Amino acid sequence: MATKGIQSRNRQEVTARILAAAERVFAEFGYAGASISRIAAQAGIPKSNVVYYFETKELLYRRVVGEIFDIWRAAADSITVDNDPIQALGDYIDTKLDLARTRPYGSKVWANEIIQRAPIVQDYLEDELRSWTEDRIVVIEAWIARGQIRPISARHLLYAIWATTQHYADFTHQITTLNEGVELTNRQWDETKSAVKDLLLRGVEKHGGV
Amino acid sequence: MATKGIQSRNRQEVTARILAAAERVFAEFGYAGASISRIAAQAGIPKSNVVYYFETKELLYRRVVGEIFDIWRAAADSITVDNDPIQALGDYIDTKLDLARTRPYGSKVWANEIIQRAPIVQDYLEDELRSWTEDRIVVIEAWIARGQIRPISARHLLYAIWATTQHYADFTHQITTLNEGVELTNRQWDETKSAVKDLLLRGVEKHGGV
DNA sequence: AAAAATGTTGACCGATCGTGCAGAAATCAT
DNA sequence: ATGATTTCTGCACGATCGGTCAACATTTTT
Repeated sequence: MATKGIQSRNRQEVTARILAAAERVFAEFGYAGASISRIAAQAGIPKSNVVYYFETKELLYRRVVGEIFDIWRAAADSITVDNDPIQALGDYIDTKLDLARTRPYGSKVWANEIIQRAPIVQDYLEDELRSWTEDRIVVIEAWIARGQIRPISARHLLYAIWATTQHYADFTHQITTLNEGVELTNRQWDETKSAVKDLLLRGVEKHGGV
Repeated sequence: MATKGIQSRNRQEVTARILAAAERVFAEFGYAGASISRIAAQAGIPKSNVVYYFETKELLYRRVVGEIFDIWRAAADSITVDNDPIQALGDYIDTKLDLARTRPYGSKVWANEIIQRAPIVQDYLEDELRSWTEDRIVVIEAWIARGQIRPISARHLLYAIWATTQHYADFTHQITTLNEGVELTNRQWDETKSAVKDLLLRGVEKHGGV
């Protein structure tokens, strides 16, 4: 038989396509609603082949969640004591909004998992997310102690940034519907970045005038 | 046979219990993962009885979504041109955070539905949510035209309020985990309200000083 | 009290689910 | 070229799903 067109030849390529298909299907149908056969169809391969590479649905799901978690963690690299607070937080918001646009499915998978009380990835929360969050809170509070920003609640500032940026990924469909049914343009995404930074960081700046 | 203990006698009581059980189960397992038998078990009645009152899973689901939508809509009653902007928006945030605490399951059902591109309630979005949103934007822009608040983006302000307040409902599990595994106390909920209003409304106030 | 209407329930159906498994096909090692 | 290893796939399984239905219980109407 001739080479099968779409079908790729090596392990890495196939697993990558399965992971991409799984991220999308898990996002659009939830964990329970995402059947292996639907993921396989999305990837263009038989169901059994998905199982061959990932063994179980749960293991495949954990790989998808782990990927998006790592990406988000890297997005906060700018939040360190030595960077300028407004610049660093602004970069963080920009990066997360870029991710909301380019990787919306991963954000949705994460949201689904947390909404359902993290039945699969609770260990992620308790190990990695907890210490990661505490580290960032320490940085923000150091900024406050130095008098670089207003004494806001570091924790709630982080939550507000997460909530707002991820909203543009998780609720894309609602936002599109309220945008007369068409996806946001490049210009509108730029306006979104400006508006979010304006709204969230004006409460943080020390000398924010009118 | 003697009366069956938990089992109630009239239509209204049974349907109310089914709706409450369904809201919870739909939130915790998603639409696909929420089986009728699990909803029935949560309500303490046989599966067939759920079907008797609501006919299909989809019709039951629409009733649940419709309920939470009506509640949210009522929460924005304070947003009118004649009210003080900061007071009105602050009340809206307070009310939505109260709802995040008292009706978290409804918020989660809504989030799940939008994440999955509103396969069931798209008509809600296009009919009711769209006009409702435009009305509120008109009010906020009237405040700006009158010079009562800074010229921020009304639309993105609404989105930020939605995102942040609903985050405390949808991501309760994550917030609890980051709170050493214990639910927020009354005091912490009060702090949340203050922090959210401080962060979001300082960017709105016209004469927000340091 | 008889009849009608309403409420309740367990048994059952076809479809789909996740997964195990045997064997075919392809690739690699010698 | 031949055997070993890896990759790929169709089939079968027990379980669970949403929904139907007929029988039974209760309440309401006459």
